[in-house]
Amino acid sequence: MTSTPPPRRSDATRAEILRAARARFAADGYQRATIRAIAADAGIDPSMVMRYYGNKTQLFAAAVDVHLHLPDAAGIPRDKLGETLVAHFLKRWEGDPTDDALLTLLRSAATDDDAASRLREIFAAQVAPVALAVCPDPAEAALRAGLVATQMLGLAFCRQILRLPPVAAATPDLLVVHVGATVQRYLTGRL
Amino acid sequence: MTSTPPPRRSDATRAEILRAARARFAADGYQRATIRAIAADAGIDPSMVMRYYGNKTQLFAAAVDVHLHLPDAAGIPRDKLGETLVAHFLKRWEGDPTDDALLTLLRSAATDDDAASRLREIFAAQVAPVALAVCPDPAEAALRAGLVATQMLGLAFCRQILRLPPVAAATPDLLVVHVGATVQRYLTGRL
DNA sequence: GTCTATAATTCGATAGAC
DNA sequence: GTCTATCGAATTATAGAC
Repeated sequence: MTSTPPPRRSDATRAEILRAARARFAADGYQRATIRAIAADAGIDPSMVMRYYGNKTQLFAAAVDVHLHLPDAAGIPRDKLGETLVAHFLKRWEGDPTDDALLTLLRSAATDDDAASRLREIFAAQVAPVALAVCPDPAEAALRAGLVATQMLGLAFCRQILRLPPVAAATPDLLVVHVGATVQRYLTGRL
Repeated sequence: MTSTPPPRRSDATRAEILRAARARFAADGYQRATIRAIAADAGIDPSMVMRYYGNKTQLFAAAVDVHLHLPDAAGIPRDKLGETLVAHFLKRWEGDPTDDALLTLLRSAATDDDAASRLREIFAAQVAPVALAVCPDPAEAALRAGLVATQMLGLAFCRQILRLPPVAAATPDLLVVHVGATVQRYLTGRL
C-alpha cells in the first residue's frame, strides 16, 4: 500500500499527513504525539504539516472526525440491541485499531480538555439518540445512555488501550454475549 | 523495611512535594504534569524535587501507590458483592478525586506505557483475587475479573475524568444499584 | 511544492553559592 | 537545606531559498 511513494502532489501529501496523524494521535494521544513524528511517518518534512494544517490543534481536529455509524435502533429487534451494539464496536476495532478515531479520542480525552469535550459531543449526538429511541422519557434515556457509555468506553479502554490480558484475549463472540447483556439491560431493562 | 522513621527536617517539604505531585499527576497525567508546576504548587524550588526524588519517573512512582483496600470477599454476602464494590469506589471518590492514585493511574495509562503496566499489576494483585474468591476455576475467574474491570474503569473514566453529564450527575445510590447489578452478574452470574 | 535553517519556548536535569 | 543560574535537548512554529 505505502510501498511505492506516489508523486508528491498536494492532495496526496495532505492525505498521507492525515493518515499518519491519525495513527500517531491514536497511539500516543494528543500531547505525546509530535508533529515531527507524524511528518517522519508520512515521509515528508515537518514544516509541510504546518503549511497544510496551520498548527497542531487544527491537525488534531482534522484527524479526529468520529462517526460511530451506529445502526438505527428502529431496524433492530429490541431484545438484540445490546449484542448488536457491542458487536458493532468489536468489529470496528478488529481491523486496525490504530486508525480508529474513537480510540484516539478516548486516549487523548484522559489528559486533554478539548478531546474530552469532543468525546462528550460524540456521546450526545450519536449515543444518546439510541437510548431515546427505546425510552420515551428524556431524563431516563439520558441516564440509560450514560450507563451504556460507562460499559462501552470501559470495554474499549481495557481491551484496546490498557490491553488487560483477560479482556484483550477474549473472543469477540464471548464479549458480545456478556457485555451485550449489560448494554441490553442498561437500554431496555428495569431501572 | 520502611517502618523505621528517620525524622528529618526536610520531611515536611518531601510530604508537600508528594501531595502536589499527586494532584498534578492526577489532573494532567504523567506527560503533561511538569516538575516546575509541581514545585510551584508546593511552594518550593523545582530543583528540590530533583534532589528528593531523583527524576520525574521516580517521583511518579512515589506519588502513585495504589491500594484499593477492597473489602475481603469472604466477609460479604455473596449476593451483595457487586453493590459493595461499586459503593466502595464511589465512596473513595467522594472526597477529593484529585488525590486518588487510581484515577491518576487511569488518566496516565491512556498515554504512558509504564502507567498502563502498573495498572495491569494493580488489577492482577488486587481485583483478580476477588473473583478467585468466588470462582474456583482460575481461567473463568480471570475473565470475570476482566469484565468487572471494564465496568469499573469505565465508570471511573466517565464519572471522574470525562465527566459525562448523566454519569457525573447521578447519585451514588443510583449507580450502586445499576452498576452494582452488572458487577454482581460478572462475578457470580452465569457465564 | 518541498526542504533548510532557525527562532522562540519549554522542559528535565545539573552545578554551585549561601 | 534551599535557592540562583544555567545547560542541553526537544518542541512548535516561522522565514525564506530552490
